[in-house]
Amino acid sequence: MTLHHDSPVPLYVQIKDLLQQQIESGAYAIGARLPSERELARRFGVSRMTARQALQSLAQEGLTSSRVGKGTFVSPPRINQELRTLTSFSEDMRERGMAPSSRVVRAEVIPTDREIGARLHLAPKTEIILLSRVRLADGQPLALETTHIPAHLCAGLLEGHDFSRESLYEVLRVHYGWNLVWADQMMQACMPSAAERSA
Amino acid sequence: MTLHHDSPVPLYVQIKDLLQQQIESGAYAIGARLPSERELARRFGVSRMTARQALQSLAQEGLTSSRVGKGTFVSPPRINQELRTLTSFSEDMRERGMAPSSRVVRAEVIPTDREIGARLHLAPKTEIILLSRVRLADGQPLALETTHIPAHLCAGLLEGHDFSRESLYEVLRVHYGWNLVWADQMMQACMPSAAERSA
DNA sequence: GGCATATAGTGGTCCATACCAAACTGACCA
DNA sequence: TGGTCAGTTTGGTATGGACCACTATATGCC
Repeated sequence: MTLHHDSPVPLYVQIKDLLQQQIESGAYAIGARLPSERELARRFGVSRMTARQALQSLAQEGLTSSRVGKGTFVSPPRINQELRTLTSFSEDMRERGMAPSSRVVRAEVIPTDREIGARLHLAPKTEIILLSRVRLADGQPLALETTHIPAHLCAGLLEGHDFSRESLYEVLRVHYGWNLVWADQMMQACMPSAAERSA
Repeated sequence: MTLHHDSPVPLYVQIKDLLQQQIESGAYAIGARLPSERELARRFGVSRMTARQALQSLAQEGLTSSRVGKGTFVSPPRINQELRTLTSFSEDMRERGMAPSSRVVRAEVIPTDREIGARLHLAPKTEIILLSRVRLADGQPLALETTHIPAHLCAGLLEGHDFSRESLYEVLRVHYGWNLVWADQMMQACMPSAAERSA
């Protein structure tokens, strides 16, 4: 819980890494409130600006968000707007009575980059499944959907499934026991809390 | 050149907006050095931390980059890695002797969002052309390529062209007089310097 | 009970100051 | 000429203090 003042790693980075690690481990659940800037400063024996810098770098990576008068809270791991706008595309399509289909553009297991890893609250280099599909309505390509899923949560997902025909969420539900309502909630379901993991 | 201390807009935002405006107008060319933190602080009569915060927010949007001992410099307007990785896809494809083709997913004129606008050094809400295509090799979809071009630089681009058959860069070269070598340089060519604009 | 008021806590902004390492400048000397 | 060494400038880090607007809670009054 103490910092290394003689380390070449800046103090605010040490604090940020520590908080990020606690978020990733589930010590701070989604929506939970982190210690306030002043509390962190007191706890680590640094100035408020240093503690603030740590929280700011977390917020910059999308891990947290802050509100004046309330505090800093762990953000739900949301994938970029891309996915969200595309699920609304699917909504529109269904409402218009069009026949939805898909075309797999990319499907592979890769290590997370910093961006995606931070958004999903995963340690760097964690393997994820990348599934990228073109969405078509009545054969007309409408959008590209890119989905990132931590590999350890759905091992072997890419083998034995044709995602140009099968629904990703249907496969996850049937073969992996996930019950999902909305696509953009899937990323949260992919990141179990500490309680779920120990269960 | 003076700031409004009584404005609800924070001082560092005022300075940041002013610098951004000067970058977009070409007053600071690409690669040019911005005033140092201490110089800005002196010039605007603020503390160095405030001036620093302005420069940091610029860097955060990708407009500038800083190096210790040297200064802060205007970054070349680069589009996200997406485009770069995809052009390398095309490279790979050609080397393997595959037949490249395209399928237009999206093609429209939209106002820039904050992200893209900042990367291209454009004022907010500037209209850009969004062209999104699926790249195919021997009929196999390989990647999605999304291109953003300031609309005023290629007016009417989307009318009368079938980009599932025509090469975007070929059209830009023939119809708009641009001579491009590499795709990932196009974005720089789309952003003329002040000298080119007055010419 | 219901409502206004005081109080404390929070993030956001801003200040003045200080030290550090990297990078450049220029004077100096071999 | 060519290299060394001190001094300057630069962004990066860190301190400690201050005020603001917003939020929630507790207090007191009607």
